[in-house]
Amino acid sequence: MLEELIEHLNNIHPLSPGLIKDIWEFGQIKEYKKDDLILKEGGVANYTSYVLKGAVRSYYIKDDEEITTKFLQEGSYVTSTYSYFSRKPGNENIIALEDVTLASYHYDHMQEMYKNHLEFNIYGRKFTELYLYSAEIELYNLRKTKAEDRYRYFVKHYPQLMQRAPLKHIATYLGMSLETLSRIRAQKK
Amino acid sequence: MLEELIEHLNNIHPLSPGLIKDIWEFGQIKEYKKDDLILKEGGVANYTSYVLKGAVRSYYIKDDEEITTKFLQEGSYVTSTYSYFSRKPGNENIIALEDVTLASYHYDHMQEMYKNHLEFNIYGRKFTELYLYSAEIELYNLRKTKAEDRYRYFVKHYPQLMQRAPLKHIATYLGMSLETLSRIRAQKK
DNA sequence: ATTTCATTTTGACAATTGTCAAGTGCCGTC
DNA sequence: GACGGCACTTGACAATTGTCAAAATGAAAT
Repeated sequence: MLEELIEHLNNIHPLSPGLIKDIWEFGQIKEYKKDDLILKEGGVANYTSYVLKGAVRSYYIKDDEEITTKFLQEGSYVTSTYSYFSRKPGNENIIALEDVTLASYHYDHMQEMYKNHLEFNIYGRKFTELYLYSAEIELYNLRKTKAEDRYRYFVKHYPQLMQRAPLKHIATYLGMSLETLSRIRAQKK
Repeated sequence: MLEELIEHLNNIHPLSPGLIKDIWEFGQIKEYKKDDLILKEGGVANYTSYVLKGAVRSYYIKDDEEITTKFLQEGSYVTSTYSYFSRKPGNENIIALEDVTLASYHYDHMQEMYKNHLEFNIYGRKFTELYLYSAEIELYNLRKTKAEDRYRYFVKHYPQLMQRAPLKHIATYLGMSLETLSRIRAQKK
């Protein structure tokens, strides 16, 4: 199953045989059922995972409410940025939006690869650049005040997620209440 | 003046002599007066710069209004993420908040360093990880709805910026109107 | 088919924030 | 020292969004 990940990496930069070997060796295929918790708040995120199949959602609790911060689908990398990089417990939860298959790499193995194959840092850098860029777009969107604008952007760019995720999670992701989202949808006819 | 940058990098990971040489060779010291435009929208961001002295602000125009997206001070790296990484013209402006001194590196030189000194990717990766993490915190903050909460966070974490930046820019950065910000400040007595 | 439970919609109202307009205070220039 | 310009504040009102409660819809289980 790791062939897909290897091809994905190879598209960024040709992989050396030694690196391919480690990617095979260190990769763990993990399967989760819908609604399984992949990471629980208070724990340290020890893995970065490539999503082979399915989709996940990450969220934190604020005033007894789940605030969704990310949706990640096939071909994305998942972890809790803060906890994974800082090696400390975080307040982020990651949960399976549907049945999910991940290719997971332990933090220690990642560091080993960064150290033993310097070129592996190229992938790390490029992917992080990409995610940084996405985060900035989201920031841009959250600052444009109107709830409707944010909804429009979401529908246009993540139409699949409208099917895969319940509205209540999309609402908190977009920084609005479930009712507001519902009303925006109603008036769009 | 580049000694400071070199030390900054050296703290992340020991620099090799060859890399130090390139950092000296490729670095351009640039000075801007307060309110000078460092990057203008519609242009391609060709440089990543380390802020040696002063502070900058980055913003875009929406409905004839400047929406501030970032404040960067001494010890930070500045560029327009989208334009720099994609090599395309962007809609971001970067302006000197006060007199500024930058150590700037051209995109092509950066790529050369990434290629010729594979370990340079470690710095690229780690800094990008750090900025990604910061972006996620900001996203978290923008999603917590109350304007007052966002203001509180800002005051607590960037007290210097309250002095360095005019309120109108802090307001758009925090996703609220100037008047709302002014009122929140008034009632905090 | 019926019950049960979660999801989504709708309504009435309140809280938050934005908009427009006017006013105050401060600083630099002539 | 008077003037203009900018930053910030304040007031009145309007628009947007949130909250609470109830109804409608839908999907899974018996």
